Amino acid sequence: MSPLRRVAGQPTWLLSRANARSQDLLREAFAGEGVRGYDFRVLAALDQYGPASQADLGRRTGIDRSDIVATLNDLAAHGFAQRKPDTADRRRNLITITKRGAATLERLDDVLQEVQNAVLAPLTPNEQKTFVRLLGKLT
Amino acid sequence: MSPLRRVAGQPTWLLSRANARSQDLLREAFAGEGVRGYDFRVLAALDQYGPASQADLGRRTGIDRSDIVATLNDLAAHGFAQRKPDTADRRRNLITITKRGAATLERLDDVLQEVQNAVLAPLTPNEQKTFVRLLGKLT
DNA sequence: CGCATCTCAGCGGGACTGACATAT
DNA sequence: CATATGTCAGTCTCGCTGAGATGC
Repeated sequence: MSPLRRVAGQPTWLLSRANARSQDLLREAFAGEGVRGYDFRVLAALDQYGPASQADLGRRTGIDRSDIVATLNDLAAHGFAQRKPDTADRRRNLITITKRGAATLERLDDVLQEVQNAVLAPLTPNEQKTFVRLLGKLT
Repeated sequence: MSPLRRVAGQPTWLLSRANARSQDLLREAFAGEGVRGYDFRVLAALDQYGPASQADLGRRTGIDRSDIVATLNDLAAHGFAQRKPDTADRRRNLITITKRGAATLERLDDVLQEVQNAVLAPLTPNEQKTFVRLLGKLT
């Protein structure tokens, strides 16, 4: 009944193959900007919701608090984000995105768009619409 | 034009979210059989093509030769596969799947089927067909 | 000789766990 | 007091690199 199941070798279950391609393309393209997946997700959350504590960033991005630490070390080292102590709640750090971070994020958005276009290229425009709609129903 | 791009937090680019769900379900279900992704792929290749050398298994599964070593250690420890020296080419090991391995593989196939059904469940049967067809065009 | 095979050590991203000090 | 926050150390899967020993 299902034409999926396992095929010949390769990560074959369902979406994995298609996803692997886009993931590889993205990782490579992001690396060109000196950035990894976690960096992008945190930058996007900062851009979208404004300054936040590390715990909030973790909840918004689905990244574990402990991994947020390393990600922010990385972003700060690149000058993409800043840590400031929150004077209102001294447990927290207030994280803000820098101009450089925002500029990089814009380029990363373009990169993401291009990769998505490349991945969807084998489909006609109508098929792309359908595919995206069905994908939406899956999540 | 594209309704994809980035959404709120989470691994959001294109297929990643849907894929992440099925991957998580699979990993968990496979763990119930004491097996990981690499194990399944190698077992499936052995079942599909018969006994093979480690290098061939690597080519067929897309798994690096060096990772095949560890995977076979694992499979052998579980009694799912056997290593025998190839008398015709003494560089090679001939890998064969055991009865126990074949039986486990059958259960893993069922597990994979169930996970795929669960992931596709939000779609109608017709939508499922369409989705699978479009997925095929992407790879 | 060049080449293939197997093995081992190590790295890296992504995801997660447990523990701890500090502050609310 | 319990809870929340940031940090650190460590684990796991998956994917890859580099180097070595052996056999073709």
